[in-house]
Amino acid sequence: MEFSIGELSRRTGVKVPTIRYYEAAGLMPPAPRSEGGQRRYGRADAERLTFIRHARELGFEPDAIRELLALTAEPDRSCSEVDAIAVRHLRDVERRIASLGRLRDELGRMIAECSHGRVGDCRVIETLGDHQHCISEHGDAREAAPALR
Amino acid sequence: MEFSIGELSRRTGVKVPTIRYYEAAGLMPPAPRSEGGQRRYGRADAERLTFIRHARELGFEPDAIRELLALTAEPDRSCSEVDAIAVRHLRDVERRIASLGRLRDELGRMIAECSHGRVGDCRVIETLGDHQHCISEHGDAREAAPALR
DNA sequence: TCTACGATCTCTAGCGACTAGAGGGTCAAG
DNA sequence: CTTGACCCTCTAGTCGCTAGAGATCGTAGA
Repeated sequence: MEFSIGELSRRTGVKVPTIRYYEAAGLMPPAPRSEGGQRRYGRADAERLTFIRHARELGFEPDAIRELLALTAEPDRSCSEVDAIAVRHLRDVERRIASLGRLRDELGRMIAECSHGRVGDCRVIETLGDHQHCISEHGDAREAAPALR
Repeated sequence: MEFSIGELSRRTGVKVPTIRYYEAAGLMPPAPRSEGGQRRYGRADAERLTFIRHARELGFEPDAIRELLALTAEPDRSCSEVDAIAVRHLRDVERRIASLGRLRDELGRMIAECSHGRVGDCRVIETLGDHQHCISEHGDAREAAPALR
């Protein structure tokens, strides 16, 4: 019924150090320990960790996951807050898609204009160095750029 | 003709500490110094920094920017390498858009299925906790997720 | 019961691309 | 020559992990 952190890792696909990190970050509760001080887990932990992993895969941030987990603990509450978190995240993803779309268009245009000659005449290089050049519509590119990864 | 780091910052829109960071990171050359040890810049530096900023806004990574800058220094070379870097980056952006698109669909479905009742019955919560659940088509979601920010 | 070996423990440090602050020195206008 | 805005270096922090060192634990075979 009880199992080790390695077994939990195998069951959920989350790496061992990451599980410990989640505990330190407050996403997972502090695990009870064996006599020798090793963490012991049960079925509920595996479920919680799976929940966390899926939420991460869907791009939810730890803060949002913490909220979702807190809400999960109160099954009788209205799920409108859950909904709100998910919708907020959806909007965020949509914004990112739009921003990347503008990027793609700009890159495409840049590449299309290249005459495949010398570097000195390259439109790609020219566009990048252009002082006038700006892709953002609302000045969000400067914020968005580091986040594009 | 020569100006300070603050002036360079004003001209390019790149923050002062970031300029120093770029120098340390090898994107900007070590700036010549005044008698008192302060960095002095010229027009070429402003252009290079503008180039870097635009490339960053377009999501090019420092490594790619370094390559592009190295190529810019040899105007007589064929710009096919420049092209290759840009195309590679475009593909990357397209992959990211596709991945985010799947995410958006999944989130949308999740939210649509929610009956707006109790947390205990919430499909959003259920979906996240589901062991079977998996959004990736080629197992790339696990890699992509942390990079989505 | 002993031993061997893999698994686990904590702690520290590193990644990338900056950002923020401390504590001090420099520049240029008045 | 003073003032105050600017600049310097250095260290440390951010986030979400990941990687190692060195020590301890758990368990299966002899």
